[in-house]
Amino acid sequence: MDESNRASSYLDEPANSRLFLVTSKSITEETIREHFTAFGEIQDIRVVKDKQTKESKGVSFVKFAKSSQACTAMEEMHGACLAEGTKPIKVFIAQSRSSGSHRDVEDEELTRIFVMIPKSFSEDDLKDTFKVYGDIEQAIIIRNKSTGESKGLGYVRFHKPSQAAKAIENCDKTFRAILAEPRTKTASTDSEYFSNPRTEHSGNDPGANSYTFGEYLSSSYATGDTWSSDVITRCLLVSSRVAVTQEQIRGLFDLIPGIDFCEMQRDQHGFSKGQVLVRYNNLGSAVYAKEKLNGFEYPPGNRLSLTYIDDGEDRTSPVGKMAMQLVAAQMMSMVWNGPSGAQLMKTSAGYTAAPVPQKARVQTDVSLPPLRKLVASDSVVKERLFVIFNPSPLPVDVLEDVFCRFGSLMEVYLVPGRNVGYIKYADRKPAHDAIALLHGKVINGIKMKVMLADPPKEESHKRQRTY
DNA sequence: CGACGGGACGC
DNA sequence: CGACGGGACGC
Repeated sequence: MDESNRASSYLDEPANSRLFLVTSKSITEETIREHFTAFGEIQDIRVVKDKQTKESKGVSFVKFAKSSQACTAMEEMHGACLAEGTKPIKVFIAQSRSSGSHRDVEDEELTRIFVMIPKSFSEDDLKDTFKVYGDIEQAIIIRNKSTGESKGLGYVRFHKPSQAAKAIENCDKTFRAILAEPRTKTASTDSEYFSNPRTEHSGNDPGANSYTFGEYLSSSYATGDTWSSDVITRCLLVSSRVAVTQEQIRGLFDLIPGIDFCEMQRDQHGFSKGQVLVRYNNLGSAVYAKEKLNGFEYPPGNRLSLTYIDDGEDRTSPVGKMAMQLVAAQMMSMVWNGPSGAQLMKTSAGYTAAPVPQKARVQTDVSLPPLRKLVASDSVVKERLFVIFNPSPLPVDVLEDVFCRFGSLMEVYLVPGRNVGYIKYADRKPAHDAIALLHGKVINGIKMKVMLADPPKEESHKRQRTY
């Protein structure tokens, strides 16, 4: 960001800290400063002038350090007379420079705050908490319409914008107070951006998240799309658009037994070409790897592309019914050979077919317990895990799939932009079982460190974190 | 090494 | 009535 951008963008922060003044053209910056300086820290005053004549257009902007200062100044100075014989001034909160709109900002938009509160809070608790910032016109708690249970969210309407601004600036951070969007226009569309719909779990149906081997086999066998256009070899070329190491690819493809070698392709200068050559000692493993890992996201968001490659010594026998049956037999045996064999399909092997075939999303050589239901999100957190991912975090749905299996999983939270996350349980045992089984293990090619989380850092003594 | 977010109202 | 720089063509 260059100097001019930095200089102009600060004018919009914090929100609603800049005033828009309409005055007589004779009113100067000095006069404005005299009358507004008592309300707070003035950071900038701009009197809009005609480019040629340099005469004031009767419009000025006053930037304060805080929104509450700007609001108080607006409330006190709107309609005031700054000099003898001049018209009363009008004072509004300025639209942000990026908004494009020049509509007046109404008090309606500045007097109501939106807060997160304990579910135990009543309307009176809400009023008692926020009345120190000013007269409260109304306090409302959002409740489930059928049960009447609080959703832990509420609105507080003050009489004056400065009161709402003070509440936002000074209340306990755990309330996460913000200005409420006006009620008239339909519920905010950007809530979608923040919402994190919980993945549905089917609890007692352990096969629901995977597709069964039998189903996979019959469907691909029937459509023939597995081998219709490819020459099958034991050798696969793995292409990745993001940097991966040979070791990472090795770890992934090692989940299928029978790997001969795994070799990063490099140019004459030794630079990676983003491709890794993998060879298995049998056709079945290569076919299986191609089926299961082609298009697989590793790291998440990056789809690996796999193609059979002729390594010069591995010509496939004529493709025909016999060859397909041979390959099929090898694949079947891999799956049903139990824990000693590949466990790519372990969650589905032996279970009845899911109604709709679905890509298995969890691939690991760890023996996982069956899926369990997640517990209600308003349960009390008894234990929290801290998980470190290498090289990159697993998707939340995959983590829920894995970490729910020990019982009483409440929530998975990934720290944005970091390779770490938190797992919340309503009981201690599932958390400790998860550590015992998963610490140091690899899921979908991602290595995890799983440990107990340190308690959240204490920010306030007024209120417990709601988790 | 690797640490803390979410959130919307019966017009 | 009373909106702030300069300067421009996309999925």
